[in-house]
Formats: sequence, C-alpha cells, structure tokens
Amino acid sequence: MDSTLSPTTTPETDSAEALLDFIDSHPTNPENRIDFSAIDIEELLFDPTEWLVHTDPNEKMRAPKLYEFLVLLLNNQSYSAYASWVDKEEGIFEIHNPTQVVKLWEKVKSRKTKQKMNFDTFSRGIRMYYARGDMIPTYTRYTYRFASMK
DNA sequence: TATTAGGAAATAG
DNA sequence: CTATTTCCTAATA
Repeated sequence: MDSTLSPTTTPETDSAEALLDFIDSHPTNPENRIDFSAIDIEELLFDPTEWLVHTDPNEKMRAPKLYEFLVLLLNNQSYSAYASWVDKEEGIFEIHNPTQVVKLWEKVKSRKTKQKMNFDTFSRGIRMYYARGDMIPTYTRYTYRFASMK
C-alpha cells in the first residue's frame, strides 16, 4: 500500500478488448501499475448486441420490449446478482438489485426519455402487464410473475 | 420510509 | 395506435 513507490495508471475499459489491450501495453513493472479499482465492471459486462431481439428470424434485430428485456436478463447468468428466477416453471422471479436493473434497462431500451428512470417508473411498466394478463401480481417485494411460460 | 396496485394522462416511436 | 413513462393516491410493511 505504498503509493509513493510508483505511479498507477488508469485503464480505459469500455470493452473487454480495450482492457486486454491496456494490460498488454502496460507490462507488470512497478512504474506501470494498473489501477484495477478504476475498472467499470458494469460497462465491461455490457454487450449491446446481447440485448437485441427479433420476432421472426428474417426480421431486423431491435431493442427488446420490457418483458423481453426481463426474460433476457433472467436467462443471463452474468446478471444473476441483478435478478434471477425463483421458479422458472411458474415464471416467478425476483429482482435483487433494482437500481442496477433500472440502469441496465435505460441502456437497453430503444425508447428515449427525458428524465432518468427510477424503480418507481420501472415497476409501473411491469405492472402495466397485469391488466393485459401477461403478468400476475405476487404481492411480494421485488417479486413478479409471468402469466405464461412459453 | 419504501414498496405495492392501479387510475389517468402524457409521450416516444 | 402501442408500449411505455410520468405522476399520483391509497394501502401495507
């Protein structure tokens, strides 16, 4: 923990490739220590193409709707700390980190909004599915349920 | 205090 | 017009 010994360098990590390039260009000598605490894990984990969907195989890829985003998130093990299935057969899931899930939704959705979204508006979006019959209320904190698992 | 359901109206695409 | 987003009231934990 002697920061007077040598300088640390801060990596530019908007992608995993960028991080690897950075590490390659900074050999492990004391004068080129890398400040790993500066790495944005969220950004490194985020791959825009992973969040694109299409209804038909010949249709153009597009950003997902809210329920499609939720399914994508739930089926991606990388994001198990954000949300996960409680009972996949029954379509029941729980959001573990509301703040991060909302941030991710803002990055993934196609619709642009004026304000920054919060869990209040995000969860209202989910609740809109109750009236359509696509989701069923569970009356449990951070826990939601898809009406049908296809 | 925070979250839930859901009405009503506005807004992006 | 559809799919949210924004805003809000009431109930509950």
